[in-house]
Amino acid sequence: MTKDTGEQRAVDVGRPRWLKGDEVSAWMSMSRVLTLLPPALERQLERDADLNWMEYHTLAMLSEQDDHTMRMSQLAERASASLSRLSHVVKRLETQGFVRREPDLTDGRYTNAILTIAGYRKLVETAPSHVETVRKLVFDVLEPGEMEALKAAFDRIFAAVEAAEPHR
Amino acid sequence: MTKDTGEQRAVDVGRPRWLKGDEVSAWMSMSRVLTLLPPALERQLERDADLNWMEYHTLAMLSEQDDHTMRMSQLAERASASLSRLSHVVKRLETQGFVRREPDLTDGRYTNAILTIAGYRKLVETAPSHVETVRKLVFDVLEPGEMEALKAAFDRIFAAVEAAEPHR
DNA sequence: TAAGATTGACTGTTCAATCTTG
DNA sequence: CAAGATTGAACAGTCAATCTTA
Repeated sequence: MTKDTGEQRAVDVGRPRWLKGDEVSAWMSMSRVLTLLPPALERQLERDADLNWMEYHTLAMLSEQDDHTMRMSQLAERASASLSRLSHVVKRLETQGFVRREPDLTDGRYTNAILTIAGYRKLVETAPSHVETVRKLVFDVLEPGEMEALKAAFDRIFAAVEAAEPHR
Repeated sequence: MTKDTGEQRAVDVGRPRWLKGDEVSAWMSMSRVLTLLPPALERQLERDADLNWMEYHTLAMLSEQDDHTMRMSQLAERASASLSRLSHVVKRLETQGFVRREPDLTDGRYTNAILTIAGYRKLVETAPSHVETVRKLVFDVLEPGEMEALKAAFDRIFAAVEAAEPHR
């Protein structure tokens, strides 16, 4: 059905033409990874630490600050997440005792998220197995020089996404 | 806080060491794209066609079959989705009239999903703008030769993910 | 009034239980 | 009993409203 007859018609000719052959197969490889890799990382985190990707990264980002503190809006920006999403995430982390929130003393509009001792311990416990997973699934299978090439391509893709959606 | 003093301690030394410097930055670029690209594609589909990624691909996969038919389990396999998820997706597509389901006559355990005329029209309508988006966000920003390199790397990452999680 | 932040309703995915066919 | 498929409850993320501080 809907075989290409070689003729030209305006619309509805055969199956919709996606991309050129090599593009199709590259896109299939890419979207398979986009579909499978994040859930695989999530499952490892949930299984080993009962944290999801965003929760883990929230702890990680806080731990990178000298005072283990960041404003909600900063955190959202860096995590490429909406403030709403981050607010839900931090609320969950707060009820687990890993983070606490307090208004910024210098400007009450800001809320600071602060990593607790328990949160820091949790992260230190969790990080090694997660890093190991990332290594195993990604870095171990890259060939020399590939990492730099991938990074460059990803940075351009990121820029294109940002350009297409000015302000999330 | 938690500065590296140069000393060796068993645990809890400084911030958890992720990966080496260049790996960290490559991973940040990569995870940013993993985080942002799929939602960006979803938003384009939802906005322009009121379909999500999985719904769109279900229609697309069916359209690639000569008889516009596939078994649920086949469809799930190819979409890298669970049968449960696919079942929910197809139910939605069915209530919209884009797909219909019927038991396989040769073996009643299988269910066939069949693209309707309306579903095919929907796909034909939807595909061009989606392809355009994929082009703009991905292929347009890749440099010559990069596509092949990316594909090769992604195929290896995919294999690693599959190997790590034998049977989803 | 604008920017930061929170909330609640809604939607899609997951997981475990269940049903059905061979 | 196993494989294919479906279902419903639980849960995370999104979106639009709302609240607060300056």
